[in-house]
Amino acid sequence: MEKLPAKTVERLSEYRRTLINCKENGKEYIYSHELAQLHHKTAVQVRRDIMLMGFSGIQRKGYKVKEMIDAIGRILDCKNGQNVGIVGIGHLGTAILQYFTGKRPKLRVVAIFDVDEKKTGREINGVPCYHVDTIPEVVERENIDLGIITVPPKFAKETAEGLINAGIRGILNFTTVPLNVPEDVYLEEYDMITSLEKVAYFARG
Amino acid sequence: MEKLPAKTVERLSEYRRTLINCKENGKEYIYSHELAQLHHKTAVQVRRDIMLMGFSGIQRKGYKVKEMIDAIGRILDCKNGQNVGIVGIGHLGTAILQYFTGKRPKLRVVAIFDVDEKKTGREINGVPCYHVDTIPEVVERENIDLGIITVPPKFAKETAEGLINAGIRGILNFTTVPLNVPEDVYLEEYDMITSLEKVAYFARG
DNA sequence: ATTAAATTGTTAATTTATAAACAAAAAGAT
DNA sequence: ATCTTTTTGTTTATAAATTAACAATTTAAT
Repeated sequence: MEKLPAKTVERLSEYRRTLINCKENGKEYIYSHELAQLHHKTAVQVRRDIMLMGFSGIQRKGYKVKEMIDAIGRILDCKNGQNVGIVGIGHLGTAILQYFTGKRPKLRVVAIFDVDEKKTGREINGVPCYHVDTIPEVVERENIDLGIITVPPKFAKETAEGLINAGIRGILNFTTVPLNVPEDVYLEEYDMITSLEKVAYFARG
Repeated sequence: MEKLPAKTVERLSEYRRTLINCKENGKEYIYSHELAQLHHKTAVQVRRDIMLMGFSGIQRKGYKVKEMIDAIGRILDCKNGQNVGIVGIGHLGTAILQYFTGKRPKLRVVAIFDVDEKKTGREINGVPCYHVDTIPEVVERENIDLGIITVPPKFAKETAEGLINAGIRGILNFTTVPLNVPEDVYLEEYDMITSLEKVAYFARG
């Protein structure tokens, strides 16, 4: 199927988070303007996103929360799920791991990699921790599709190469080093310094 | 002065990171296409960003690395610097704190807030940790401009309100809860689940 | 000296993303 | 039963971001 625009995908992910919350609070229907307000978006944009994913609401009643969660799932989730590995289990890696635990059943963190032998060979938050040298075997054996890189900057490049050679399909890079990946690997990068510098810039007169 | 587009600001922050690296490696000049390649951008875009910030290169020689770092500094940095407080010093907060230490002299993390009394009342990474109840006084006293929120979701809203009432100017929100802020407070939100879901979506066929 | 190649700076064109506009349908009010 | 209001769904318009095009300048080569 044709891919949706990246911005729409981001927003669908955000909407789902909120919708799950609504469902837990017993809310059955939601209007586009309600969802919009919860996300600092316009109602039109919400409706457009929903239209783009091929879902429909009920006029004057809004969107059925439960059904919409499922509809977003059909877009964002892989039928059999995707396996994720985290490389570098310092504070950031641990934060991400905790964050994910039990939240997205279709995105399973199945392996952690580190160089520190105090960490390898045991489980962290219920996920086995391997030495980074074993990335090739483990990625293959555990069918890992996606890698999250939270290693120190100087190891970023070799970590990415290791993952790519092992056959990973997507990388989320949290290091400060921009990576190069082949065309068939999807790369997303995030740097918190940039985020904070942006806040700093716009927060002043 | 007129504000630059948000996307340009983001890229300038990224360029600076790379330029600092170049400088440390003794590189004196850089071409737009070199900088572009390091960031998966086009050379035109790099030149355009540089133009927008009012900096100039030398034809056939490129941009003087040192001067460009200073030029970006004149855009991104506040003359007297800005003070930052981190609320919630779990793994994520600690990761951010470590990340910043010594990196951006104009963005000083001067206070940490938490509810855990095992953490408050002492220094973490050289930064004093206070109880969240003292946000009003400490923000005022330490002249804190920017707040980073890394508390558990259920405390996100009240944390933001506390910071806003204390007079904060910008917020970087890492919780999964979208916040509402008044017009004169700049808000930036980041959710790693969304990032990973985006990678998962685009990493498959 | 002239020409060729490389690179910046800027304007114009294109593409993408957002917002506005409005028809259609449903619910409720009179 | 008719009218009004509300809300979705979709098209059209606007705005923002990116890319393309190209003039101007510098360096080097012949």
